[in-house]
Amino acid sequence: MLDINLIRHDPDGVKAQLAKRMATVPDFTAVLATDAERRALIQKNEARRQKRNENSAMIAKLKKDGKDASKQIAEMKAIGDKIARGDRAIATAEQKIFNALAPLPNLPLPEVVAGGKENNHVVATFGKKPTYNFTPQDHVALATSLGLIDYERGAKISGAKAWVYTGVGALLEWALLNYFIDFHIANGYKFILPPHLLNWESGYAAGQFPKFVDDVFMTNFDQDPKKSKFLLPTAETALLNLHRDEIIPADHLPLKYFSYSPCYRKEAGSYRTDERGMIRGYQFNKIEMFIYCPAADSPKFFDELLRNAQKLVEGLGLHFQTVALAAGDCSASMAKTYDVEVYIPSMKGYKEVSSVSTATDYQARRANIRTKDADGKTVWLHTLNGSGLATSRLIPAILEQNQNADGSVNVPAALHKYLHGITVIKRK
RNA sequence: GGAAGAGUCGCAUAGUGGUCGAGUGCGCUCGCUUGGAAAGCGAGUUUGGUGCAAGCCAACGCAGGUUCAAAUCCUGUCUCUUCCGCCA
Repeated sequence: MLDINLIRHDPDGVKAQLAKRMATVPDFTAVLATDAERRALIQKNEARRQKRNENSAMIAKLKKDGKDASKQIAEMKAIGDKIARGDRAIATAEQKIFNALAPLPNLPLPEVVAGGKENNHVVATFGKKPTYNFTPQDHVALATSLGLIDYERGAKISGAKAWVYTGVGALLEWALLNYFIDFHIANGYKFILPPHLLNWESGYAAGQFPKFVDDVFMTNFDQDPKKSKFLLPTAETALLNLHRDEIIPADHLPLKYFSYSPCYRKEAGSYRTDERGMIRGYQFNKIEMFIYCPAADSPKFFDELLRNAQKLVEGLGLHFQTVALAAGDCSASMAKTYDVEVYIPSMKGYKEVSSVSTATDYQARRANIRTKDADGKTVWLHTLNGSGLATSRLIPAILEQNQNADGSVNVPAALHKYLHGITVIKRK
C-alpha cells in the first residue's frame, strides 16, 4: 500500500516512479479530491462529537442535580443523526481511497531500471557452462534412470505437475534442505516452521489477495473465501504475517528468520513444453529468508540476503548468474528484486532458484508492522525476503551439470555429510 | 465437534448505562532525596485521525444493534481457558 501522504505532497514524483513499472500511470486527481473531502468530513463530524460529549456531560450533571434535561436530550438526538450520516460519508470516502490505492504496486528504488523483463540485466556470473565429451542427458532421463524421481507414479497419485522423490532422490532433496538450514543457523537466523494453511488476512497483508486469489490453492471448508484457508504459496507469506499488527521494539531489530515449507502454487496456464520434469510443479520445497529492519538498514540487508543466496549455490559448485530485474518484472509488492538463476544445460538457459527482494515499507503498511525510532515516533519497518533456496531447479542443475559419461552423477561435496556415504549416484 | 467461562492501557486487575479514555498494583522512564544505592516522595508511561497550532476526535478482542448517551445492555463473530467427544 502506498502512502496517501506521499501522493498528496508529490503526486508527480509518485507518477514518475510508477511509470517505470506501469504502462499507464494512474491519475490521482480523483483520489486526491476524495482525500480532501474526507478530511473536511472528519473535521465537521469531530466538531459534532465534541458538542455531543459536552452535552452528555451536562445531561449527567443536570440529572444528578435533579433538574430537567429534556432540552439537551432533544438536541443530542439531532446531533446523533448527523454524526451517523457523517460517519457513513467518511466510510464511503475511505473505501474509495482504499480501492484506488490498494491495486497500485510499490515504488521501484532509484537504481532499478524501467521497463519489463526485456530490461533485466545480468550483474554477476559464477562458474562456467559445463562441457561434455559425451552426449549429456537431461535431468528427467537422469532422475528416472537413477531412480531418484518417479514422475509416473506422481501423476497417478496426484495428477499433472506432481512428482515423487524416491530413495536417494528423497535423500538428496533432504540433504539440500539440511545444507541450507545449517548455513542459516550458522548465520544467526531463527528457524521457523509455520502452518501451511493460512487465513485470508495473511494473504491480503502479503499482497497476494485479492488480486492473486486464483493462483493459490484455496480450501473450501467455507464457501466464503474470506473465511476459508489457503495453502501457502511461499513461506514469505507466513513470515511476514508473524508480526502482523505489531509494534516491534527497536532493540529487537533486525529480526532475521528462515523457514522451510513446501510451496503450493496453481501455476495456472504457465506450463511450457520446455519445462519438463520438476521445473514447475504444484508443490516444491523452499527455504525462505526473511528480515524485518529499520528503513535505514534495508539496503545493507538486501545485499546480505543476496550474498547468502549466492553463497549457497556457489557451495554446490554450480554455474549460475545473478540478474537485476527491471521494475516491471518485480512482483507488485517489491521495490527491487535480484534473481539467482542456475544453469540447466538441457534447457540451454538459466532458471530461478532464488529471488531476493526488498518490499521497503509497502508490505509493512499493509500488514501494519511498526517500530519506534530514536525520538519515540512510530514508524513503518522495512521487510526483505529471499529464497535460500528453492530445491526444485537445483536438482535438475546438479544432475545435469555433474553427470558423467556412464550416466552417474557426482554429489556436490557440500552435501556429502548429509548423504550417508554416497558421493556418486549410480545406476542400480 | 459439543458445553461452560473469559477477553479492559507492557503485566496483573478495578469498573454493569451519564464528569470513565478509564482507577489501583507491578514493571519501566525522569526528577527530588543520598557519599553512592535501596527505600521513600513527586511526575510521567497505548495507538491512531485531524489541525499551522492550541487543541479536538476516536479506540475497552472484532463487527453490528439498542439508547439522547455504551467498557457497561443485546446479536453475531474471533481467540483463549476448562470439561466432554474424536484423534496422529
